[in-house]
Amino acid sequence: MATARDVAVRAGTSTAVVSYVFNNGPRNVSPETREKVLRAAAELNYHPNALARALSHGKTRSIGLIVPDIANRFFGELARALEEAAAARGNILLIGDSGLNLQRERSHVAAFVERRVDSVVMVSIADDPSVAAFADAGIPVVALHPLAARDGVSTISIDYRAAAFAATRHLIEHGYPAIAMFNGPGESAGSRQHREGFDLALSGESDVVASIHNTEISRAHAAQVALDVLARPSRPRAVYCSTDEQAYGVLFACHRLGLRVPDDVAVTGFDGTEHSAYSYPPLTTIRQPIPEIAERVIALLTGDGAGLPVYEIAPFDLVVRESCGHHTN
Amino acid sequence: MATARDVAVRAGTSTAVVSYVFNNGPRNVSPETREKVLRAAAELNYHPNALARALSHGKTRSIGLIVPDIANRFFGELARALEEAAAARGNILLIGDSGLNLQRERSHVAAFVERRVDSVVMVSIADDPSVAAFADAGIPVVALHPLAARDGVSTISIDYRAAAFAATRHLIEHGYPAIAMFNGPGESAGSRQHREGFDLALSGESDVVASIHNTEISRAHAAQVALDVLARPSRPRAVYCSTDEQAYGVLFACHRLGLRVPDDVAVTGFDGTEHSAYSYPPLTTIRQPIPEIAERVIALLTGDGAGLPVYEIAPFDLVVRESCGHHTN
DNA sequence: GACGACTATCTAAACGGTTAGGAAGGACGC
DNA sequence: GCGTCCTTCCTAACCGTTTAGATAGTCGTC
Repeated sequence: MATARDVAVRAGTSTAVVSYVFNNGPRNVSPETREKVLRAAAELNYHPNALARALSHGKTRSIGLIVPDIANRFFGELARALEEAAAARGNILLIGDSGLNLQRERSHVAAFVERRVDSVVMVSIADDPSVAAFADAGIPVVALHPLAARDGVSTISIDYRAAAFAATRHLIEHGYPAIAMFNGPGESAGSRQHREGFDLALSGESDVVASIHNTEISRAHAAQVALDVLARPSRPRAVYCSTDEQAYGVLFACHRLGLRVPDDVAVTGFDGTEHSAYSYPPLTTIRQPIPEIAERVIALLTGDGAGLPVYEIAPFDLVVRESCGHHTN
Repeated sequence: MATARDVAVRAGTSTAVVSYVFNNGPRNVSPETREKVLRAAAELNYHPNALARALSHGKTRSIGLIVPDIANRFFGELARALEEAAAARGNILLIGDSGLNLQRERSHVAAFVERRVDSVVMVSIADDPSVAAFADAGIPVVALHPLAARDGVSTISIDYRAAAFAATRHLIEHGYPAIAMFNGPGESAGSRQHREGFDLALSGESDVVASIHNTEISRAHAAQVALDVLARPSRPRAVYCSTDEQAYGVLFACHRLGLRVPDDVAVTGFDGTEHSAYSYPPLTTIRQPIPEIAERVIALLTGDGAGLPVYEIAPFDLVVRESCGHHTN
């Protein structure tokens, strides 16, 4: 692998000039010399070593991403959007899949710190995210999920509470007498906000029966729980799910049990990835503006003001499709 | 951010000793000195700079991954498995989403070369992958898709031709008189192999009507094409899809058109991600052994023999579920 | 023709680690 | 008492860049 020194020797100059050419500065290089350098570099197949560069001027142009499950469509769309926004600014994305495991999350945090990522985007399930380690290292972090305490950590996310409220109200307005909630594991601030929105929507609706079920954020586990819950005689007439994945699991259970959706059971999801339009039946859901959030996060982190904490609320949409009992043409 | 020098000063030693302590070698350190170093490091919150380390001994402990679409469940599961295998060996994964765009793919290749990733795992749609650039840079690559010409590039994948054959034969054995193929874009070696397997399975079956439809690997586009194809009076009785995503698009179209699956139209998918068990109806598909492939790739790339090209064929399963017309209990 | 202003380039010191070479000191054998 | 061997540690070169400081050459000016 050719180095700047090799190029310099072949072009009959110094490494400084090679650097000036490849960075367009900070000093001028005469057109002839530039030409010689570029030719030599091409002949040697020279690619500047980004590590050395980073070591020298302190920016790695890399951004860490920590998500609970990269195979989950929501995080997949998020990663895709983040990657694109990062690449557009010459940055690459390092991924860390925590698998909902706090230990793995921590080890990714350590790996990112050692690799000196310029900043980190993180979606943690834990309420106490390992964010402190980044703060100690002076690495800016933006969390895309609600945090229990802000603690100076930047946050960009939709208002989960308001969104849960909107979806639940929508079900209530259909007149369903019994509504179940399939919430996440429940220890996180996110689950808490889902719960708050759900409860708030039901407050004062004394004739609506509510039940809460905590499941993992996976199709498989939600399906398993739903197969139980929906087989009971007292089964709910509608189900609010805190993620689309759980909703798909509930849909699966309905089909398996011979229950029609929405005629026997209405279902709403949450996240609104592209796939929610293609389920059977198409899913009513809360759509998060993933591309906009991703763009905003990366702009923030690669911009100047990456230091100061920011708390932003992104807008959401209630996307009404057939799974909730609405007629769509 | 503390450096080894800071730690050395505080511990009253030299940077060499700090290095010996953190690497357990290559020289001995007395227990007392080691203790002093560790204490000083803890007090200063020292994290060795992986860039400097990499620069010094030439290994970045990072692996690049290039996929067409990280939000696609198949690539998501793949990335997850690769990330886990890589992390288990102290490596991190850099992701590059090419979005089926050759230009973006090339720019990721360049970024990976400059960052001196130790190796690359790549799934390209292009037949001429930008693999040559890695070869020039002396970076080992493993392609997880079929290549037109091997050209010394390592490959690990299932036998697409054989798998396509198996799935198609399965449909034929149901006695369906008209079978459609939803293949990928068609320029790639992968699509070609799907096609070959499909054709081979049908050769000699003169009373079966076959038709070929090329779509993008997306639910949306496959659905759009299927809405057209399945609305025709001469609609196929069964559909072989070259990816699960396309199969989901076909299922969507069936539901939209009021066609029952499998009674009116049978459908098979390809890839066999976990979600294929949860569609309506559950999808008959070819399951690729993603975890095993990922483990094997990473073992290969982080092992010693990362140099020599390897051509491995992984086993696949035909997973029979309801979408193809089989009765499952 | 000496002087300042400017340009193009080179030299060398960082950046933060790793590691070979050598020095200092103690244990041991003779 | 001296050479030998070991252990422990330090010094300094190196990895491949960036960039400030120094230098040399050109030009215009008075």
